Parts: sequence; structure tokens; C-alpha cells
Amino acid sequence: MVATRPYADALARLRATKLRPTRQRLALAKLLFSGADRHVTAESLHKEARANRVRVSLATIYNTLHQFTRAGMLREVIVDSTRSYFDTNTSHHHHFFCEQSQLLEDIPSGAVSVGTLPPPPRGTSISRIDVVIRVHPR
Amino acid sequence: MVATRPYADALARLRATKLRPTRQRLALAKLLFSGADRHVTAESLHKEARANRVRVSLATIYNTLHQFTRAGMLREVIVDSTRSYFDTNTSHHHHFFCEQSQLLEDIPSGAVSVGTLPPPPRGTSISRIDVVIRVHPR
DNA sequence: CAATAGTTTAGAATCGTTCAAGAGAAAAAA
DNA sequence: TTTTTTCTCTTGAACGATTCTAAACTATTG
Ligand SMILES: [Mn+2]
Ligand SMILES: [Mn+2]
Ligand SMILES: [Zn+2]
Ligand SMILES: [Zn+2]
Repeated sequence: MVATRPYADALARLRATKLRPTRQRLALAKLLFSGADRHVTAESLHKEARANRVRVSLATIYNTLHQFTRAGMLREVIVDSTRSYFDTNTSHHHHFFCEQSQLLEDIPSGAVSVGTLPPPPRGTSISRIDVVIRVHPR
Repeated sequence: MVATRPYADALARLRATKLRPTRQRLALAKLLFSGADRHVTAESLHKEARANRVRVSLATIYNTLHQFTRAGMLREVIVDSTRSYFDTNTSHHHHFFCEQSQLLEDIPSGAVSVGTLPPPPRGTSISRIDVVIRVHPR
């Protein structure tokens, strides 16, 4: 049985922000948060919306992805210098990234331990540590 | 005293590849490898070339960065989903990346230890592990 | 309901990067 | 050296992902 809770949570958070629960946002939230955690690009989500007869412009897809990210419902993952990926799993974790399939796979935070860190550059503090393990078909 | 060896090494490697030592490639190699290790973007290198009265088209900058990368003289660093960075330090190491200044800073490989790794996705093997520590001005 | 503020949309614009084709330069052959 | 071949460089167009614009639309408020 697939989690339906995350979607309810997402709706609650939608309400908690100043974002109006519009037809488009609700439909996209449903697609994004009704099942297991996932990684999407603007284009992949747009395709999926169309496949589910949800009519949304690409501009709205971008707007929504950024708004959900600001609201803490999504997190951006940087693994490709030409495309942005968004992750429904906002907890601290890392990724496998297959350069060939362009697919991301989660690595639970506990499965990677980053040891002794050098101090960050003068005047800065750490906002986040990303570990990306690039893989290729054997 | 700034290292002049890396430049000589780069020239040697240029020769070792099938890349002809053209005026443009020599000039760019000199800019890239005459001093300490550094991180450049196509645009930043283009600006630097112009500032040094090296006339090179942007297309050649891109071609050269990719050719040097294929030749193992540079390595691409992925920290930004809109721009490509190239690193003259091709040894295994990690990075601090300041989202504000868009500047990279090296972290010696030894300064970070990545612990227990989960097995890569079925049918794939690890090609590289990247640790990016994002920082922001305090 | 009317007024207001926020949202969506199509299409144009932008930006980094790549492509295409012809002119130019280096290497190999003669 | 000259000729021929191969590779390289350049300009400008093309591209793909993303953002912007301004007008139409919708949710919220009073
Ligand atoms: Mn973005
Ligand atoms: Mn590239
Ligand atoms: Zn993830
Ligand atoms: Zn580096």
C-alpha cells in the first residue's frame, strides 16, 4: 500500500504557506506526494501531468517546483549542469546518479559518513553537504 | 614562487595527445596551468584571455576546455545547474562552493573521508564520488 | 456581490552551450 | 619546398532549459 500521508502532509503545508490551493497546485502536489519519494525534472513532471490529463503550462510547472521548494516540500538536487532535479525527499540524504540513464537513487543519510571536515572558507558557514556518487552501467 | 612546471607538464600532455599545439591552445594552456590550481568557467576564461590580449572565440574556449578534459588535463566539477566549471586540479579531491560568490575552493582528498557506502544500483559501478559542501556568507 | 490580491498562461526573451560551414593553420606527403 | 591532407578556428545560427511579460483568470476578502 502506497503512502497517502505525504500527500495530506503536503496539502497541510500548502495551506500553512501563503500559496493558494489552486487546481494546478493541488494536481501537481497529488502527483508528487501521493506515492513513494521521487526525483523529477520540470520536463518529466510536465509529461506526467499531461499523461494524467492535468493541463498545466510549463511555466506553472517551474513556478510550482520553485514555490514548493521554498516551502520546504521539495529540495533541489544538483547533479547535472544542464537540468534541475527536484526531490520529494527533503530529509538529509545523498544520491547515486547514473550518467547514462540520468536517474537518481537515494542513499540514506546514515549509509554515508563524512569524516573530518576542514573549516569552511573564512566568513562562511556550511549550509549543506552533498555527496553524489556517479555510476555507470557495468 | 609560482609553479611553472604544471605548464610544462600540460605542454607535454598536449603533445602526447593528438591535439596540435596551436596558438590558441598554447595560450589557453599557459593561462590555465602557469600558476596555482584553479577553477574556471568558459566565460571566466574567455574574459581572462581577452584581458591578456589573447584573441580566442568563445566556441574555441568551449572546444578547448572539453578537449583538455578528455585529455585528462582538466576535470569538470558539477556544482551549479546552469554553468560548467573546470578544475585544473585533476586529482581526487572535494569542494566548498559558495552559493553567493559562486566560487569554488578545494578540499584535499584526505580531509574528507566517506565511510560505509551502500552498493551501487544493480548493474552499475562507481565512477566517481563527489562531495560538495555548500556554504554561505555568515 | 464587488474589489483586491494572487495565479496561470502563451509566447517572447534570455542564457549557457553546441552546431554548421567556410576560412585558416599545422602536419604529412611528394 | 610545394602540394595535399587533416585538423582547427571563427562567426553566426541554432538549441534546450529556464525565466520573463503582460494579459486573462481565479481565489480570497469585505
Ligand atoms: Mn532554479
Ligand atoms: Mn559539456
Ligand atoms: Zn533524493
Ligand atoms: Zn578543485
